[in-house]
Amino acid sequence: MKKLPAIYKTLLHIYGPQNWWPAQTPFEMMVGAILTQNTTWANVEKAINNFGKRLSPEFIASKDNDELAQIILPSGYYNQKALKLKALTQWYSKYDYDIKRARAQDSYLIRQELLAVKGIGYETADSILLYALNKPYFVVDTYTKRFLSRLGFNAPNKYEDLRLLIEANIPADINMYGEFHALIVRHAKCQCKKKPSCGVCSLESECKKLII
DNA sequence: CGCCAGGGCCATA
DNA sequence: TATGGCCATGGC
Repeated sequence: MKKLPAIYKTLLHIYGPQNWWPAQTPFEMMVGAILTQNTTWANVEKAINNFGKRLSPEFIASKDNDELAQIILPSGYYNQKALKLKALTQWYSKYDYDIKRARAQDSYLIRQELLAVKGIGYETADSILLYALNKPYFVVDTYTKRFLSRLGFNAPNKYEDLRLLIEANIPADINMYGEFHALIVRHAKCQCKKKPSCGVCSLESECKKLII
């Protein structure tokens, strides 16, 4: 994994900064992390927009599961995700819905708290930790595994093993963590494997730069 | 029409 | 520990 920084630089060169996470507030980021589970971001945006100006932990706490489900309908799994948003909000209440208080909590402890919330697994937890709480946890997803495998690394199957391995081979910088993960997702959206030329990169030229 | 998307939970062996 | 079924809309 010694070439990860070089791979990151190549991705950054091809696609430029992604400026993740796309959200107006830290809480909106957390909500988006739940809603985007196995779901396209376009559908998540529709669900987010359905909140209008009302998106806040207080609003979610005030609604019952059915009302919440209707609002987030376009994101799919709406009944499950309604429960998850309630659980997320209940956790957040321990910090008085105050992002500064949450950020002041010990990294390891707050990660354990998030992982204990129903509906928050490793990837969602680390997304929230990185993009909302500014904690240095690298976000591993299915794209990351496929990406590294395709580059010739034999990535560990278990989430924690792969996360620790990646973190051990790149600088512990939250800005870079965030960009790297976003760039891997961005790269995965290139349809160059299906279409010879997707208009952004092609398997014959730009994408080949990733095989370092 | 089928496939799958910026996962996670739960039951089963 | 490791699979498999389940959740569900919308774009292609």
